[in-house]
Amino acid sequence: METRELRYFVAVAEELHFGRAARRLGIAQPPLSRAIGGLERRLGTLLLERGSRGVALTGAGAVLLREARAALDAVEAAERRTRRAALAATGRPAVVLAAKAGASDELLAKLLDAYAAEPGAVAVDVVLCGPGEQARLLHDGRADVALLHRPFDDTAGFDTEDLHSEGQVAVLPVGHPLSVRPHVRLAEVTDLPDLPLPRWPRPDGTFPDGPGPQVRDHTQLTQLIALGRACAVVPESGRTGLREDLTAVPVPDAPHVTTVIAWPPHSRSTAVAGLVRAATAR
Amino acid sequence: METRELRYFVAVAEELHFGRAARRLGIAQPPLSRAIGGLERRLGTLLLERGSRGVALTGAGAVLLREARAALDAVEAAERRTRRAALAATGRPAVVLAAKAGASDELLAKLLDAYAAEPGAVAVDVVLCGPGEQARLLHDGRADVALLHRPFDDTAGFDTEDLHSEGQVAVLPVGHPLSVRPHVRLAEVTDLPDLPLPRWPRPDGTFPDGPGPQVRDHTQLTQLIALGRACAVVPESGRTGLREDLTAVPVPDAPHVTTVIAWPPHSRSTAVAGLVRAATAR
DNA sequence: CAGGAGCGATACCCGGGCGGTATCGCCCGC
DNA sequence: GCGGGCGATACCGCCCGGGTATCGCTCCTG
Repeated sequence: METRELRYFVAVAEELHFGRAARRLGIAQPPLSRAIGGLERRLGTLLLERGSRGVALTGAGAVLLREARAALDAVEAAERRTRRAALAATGRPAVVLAAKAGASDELLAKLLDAYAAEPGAVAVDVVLCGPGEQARLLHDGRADVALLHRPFDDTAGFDTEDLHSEGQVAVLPVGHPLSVRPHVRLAEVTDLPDLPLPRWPRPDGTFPDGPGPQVRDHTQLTQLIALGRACAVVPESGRTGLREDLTAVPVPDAPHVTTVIAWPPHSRSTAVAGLVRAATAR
Repeated sequence: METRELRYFVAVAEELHFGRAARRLGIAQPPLSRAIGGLERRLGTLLLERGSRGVALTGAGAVLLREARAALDAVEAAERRTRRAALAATGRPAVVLAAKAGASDELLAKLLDAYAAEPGAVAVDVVLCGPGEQARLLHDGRADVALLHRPFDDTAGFDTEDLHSEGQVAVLPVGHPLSVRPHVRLAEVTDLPDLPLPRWPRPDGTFPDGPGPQVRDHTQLTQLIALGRACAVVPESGRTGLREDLTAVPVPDAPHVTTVIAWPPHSRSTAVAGLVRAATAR
């Protein structure tokens, strides 16, 4: 199977429409139909159920969609990492670290300081990204290391090392009835009719249904809370640097959050190894 | 990058010789040279240092070799898993479980029994393989689940669940001076001049240097020990079913061995999930 | 030191396959 | 019943991947 075929299949499987997929790929529809047909013939199975109105995935098609995405990520990662290796040889070598924007700032700063103090440390390019984006960056080679947060982020498929564990707090607008309490139970904040929990985007960019407002980053979140339109439950470390018009109340029964450093298996470049060492040394 | 290019590059990087690589790929040498050249041009970097006698990998080339192998495994896995999904839809569905030959027999039997008793259990095809082979089978899609043994096997890149932990024993021929001791220290058996530790093959099939005899499987190992040509340190469970002319002596200071069940991340088919459940339920 | 062998690069040609346009066949909705 | 939407098919042209022949370079060798 060639990556071209995989790219074509993923496009059709995502669009569920040959015409749109072809447009997205920048080719005409007939070659696309033929490519998918050839793939199906060689695999000896139907991948797409052609109805008169659009198409649907078969069981085998669903499996191939999942596997093809992983394979294409791996190919992309190969290209990116090779390019970076070439760059590092003839210029300034660097590692790319992905971290969730607005989380673990303090830990991150300490980590960068500790690593920079190591002999032979290279430059660290920090990429701040939306929640849940780190895994993708690591998979497709745009990042070499990432800070993830269990149980929110999926650490499957990576090597990880635990760095820090902490409880969670509810962030509320100053003046809210609950904001004066010494602590609250999780159930009390998850279904406040006046302050619903916000909805974060899924990996594909769409939002789950629900009453809460849609948020994409930390600024939007704090702003919405300040406006009295939402509340949130976040790790303790999120209270540092909180706006004046917000308060944080501990939620003892919320699950603990563990910050971990993660890297792709078998890619212990000396730089990544150094970062991991610096992170765990403390 | 197309998988064809990756396959070509891996062939040359492994052979370090364009002619041989071309023969192995079943093509002529000139198209291979051109393909690699094109790859280098598009990546904007040299991947291979052409000396007058053969070639050598550059830094970027070494990175691409590692990444390309992973990517090709992923593509192969995509194809195999799709084929199996298609087969499962129209015939007898099955999961493939990889296990080291001659290890964890008892645990494996119990696991299979426990799973078979579950409602909706499908057939389990057990693939017994050489040590260290399981990870490869899992990576390239020939297996869906595997039993691995930490710290011997590399579990990086998989989801795992611990099943069992045990100490190790030294296996010696009956009559050996150490065989009557209640226990021995690891250092005592690792450098016996008369009974060297055997050498296991590396993933690429070659053997490390050393005094011990080369072994490829469990039968060869026991036979060599019985012949008085080697000794071995193996998990306790290896003493069950030992030949009469061999004895096992506990080695308390040897690292504990943990048997884990592993599966590729994000591939929790119901069958794999059932197996994991059956394995961890006890 | 000249000759030859080994190895990768280059030159050139051929054919298959990929992509394009035109059109068909089918099903659904009005 | 008819038109429109959608995927499949037919057919064509061109590019690119693969083949053969040959070159250029570097060692080794007698």
